[in-house]
Amino acid sequence: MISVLTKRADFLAANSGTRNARSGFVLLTRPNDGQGIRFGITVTKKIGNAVVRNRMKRRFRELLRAALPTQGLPDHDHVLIGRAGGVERDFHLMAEELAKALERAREGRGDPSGGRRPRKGNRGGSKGR
RNA sequence: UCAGGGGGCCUGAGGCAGCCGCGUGCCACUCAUGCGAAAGCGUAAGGGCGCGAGGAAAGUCCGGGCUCCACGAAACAAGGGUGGCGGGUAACGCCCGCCGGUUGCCCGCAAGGGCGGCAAGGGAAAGUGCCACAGAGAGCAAACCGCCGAUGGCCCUUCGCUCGCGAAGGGGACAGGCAAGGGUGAAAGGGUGCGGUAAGAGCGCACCGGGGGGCCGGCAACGGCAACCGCAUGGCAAACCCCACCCGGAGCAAGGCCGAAUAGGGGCCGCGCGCCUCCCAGCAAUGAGAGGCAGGGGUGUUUCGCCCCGAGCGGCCCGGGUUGGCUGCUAGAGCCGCGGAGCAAUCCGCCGACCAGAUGAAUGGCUGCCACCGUGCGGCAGGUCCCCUCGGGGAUACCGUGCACGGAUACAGAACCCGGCUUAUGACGGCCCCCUGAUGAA
RNA sequence: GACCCCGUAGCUCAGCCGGAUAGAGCACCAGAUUCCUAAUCUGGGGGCCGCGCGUUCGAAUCGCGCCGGGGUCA
Repeated sequence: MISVLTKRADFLAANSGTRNARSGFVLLTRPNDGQGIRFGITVTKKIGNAVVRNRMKRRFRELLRAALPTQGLPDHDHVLIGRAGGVERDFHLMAEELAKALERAREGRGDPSGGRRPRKGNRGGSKGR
């Protein structure tokens, strides 16, 4: 059974899971204690106006619909975060990238820094000492 | 009539097919499935059928519907808004028409007229306030340069003389007169011309402008006419303000129902706690129980009937908890077509169709073909031009056509629903108006 | 969905109501002081006042329409 994430708390919890970034999206995966395969999509206002955001979410849903039943991680939450190139990027290319990202997530490997990184524009680094 | 340019309005951004997929409404014939011996009764996961974003869905700038709250009606006050007149409308700050203003072009000697564009256009003789700098003077007008010096002094010359003065001429510019010209300014107390004067001035006259009253026309804004008034009082109200008119407040996160969770709390207010019989306790007041009547609620088309309650119920506020589901939720001041009224906005009548209801939020993904633009190649169905033995041959810049490649495909996503405004974008089309040129007709 | 506030120098803000000079602090530049720097003192530069249209003689200020940013309400 595939269901949709609707709670803000679930999205926040996914931030502590495995993170795999590709050029069109960022994939977060996290075990959810037997809730089945669930997915959610986050597209921020920075990406564009409502038409662009809705279009990106539709394409992501189409990608997940094709990939999750066969390649999805059982009893995990999958969260896709849209990035700037995700609207124009070729659909088949993104399908391959999603398959590879799911493969890495299945092996339990994420991006090198693992969890949350301090953002580049953060002023804390220069102020430290 | 054609071509080019400018402007406005309408339409509204791809189309078709195939495979997979999404939201929603309906459907039990077939398939699937539950009960049943069967007839049959269910179940919407699959399946079938239908529908599925916009002209701005946007900004949230106005006006309504709808819901709740408040309120005796209404008026006044406060606050806010609108502002030529008439019409349209459910209503509006919107739309249409007209009026006055202003501006461009054309006609005309001029006065004036025609066509088009633009604009938030009540009141400045109700009051208050402001008008910097410059300038003499900025709101009781004033007099710097300047003009004059007629009138009254003063000075000079000549003449007369009763030696006091008088007359004529001249000069300076003291008093005084003036506001035409210069200069300052955004603005200097009507404009042009002629007369007039010492110089001037509405001082007088003509025309233009202005004013209050009258007459005529118009529903009105307003316009026209003749006479009168020499003209006395600039601008700003998108400064305060005055006048006229309009507005109760909040908003679908309104409102209603259910569930979960927490508390099983506190305060205030309103309505009610009835009657009879039997039995028990008690000396009694009274209390507990059973039945009936009255009462309340539900079901229900009404009576009847059935069920429940029968001593508490309801409302508001505080405190605490929850951020789930259903409803409101889409058929409408709506849309298509035809006819009629009206200059128009718009209205009336008839006919037809049913046209989104999502909620981490439904329209997507892939493939092919056709459409738009450009480039290249092939004379290549056809046009066009040239030659010609009239069958054809050749050339193709251009109109096309076949193939290949490349490009473009806007602004933008309903969230209770309508009417507007504003802003963004406007491909291909369609209609209308204006200007210019050519041609033809009268 | 409903509503509120703010855009002025590189940064933080005055000035706006009540109209006519665009200002303050920090930062920057130059000079002085010091062996050098910091601090201090003196002087200086830097603004389409978010954008457009309008009212007015005159707009940062008044009116309207946009753009951008921030915030509140179950």
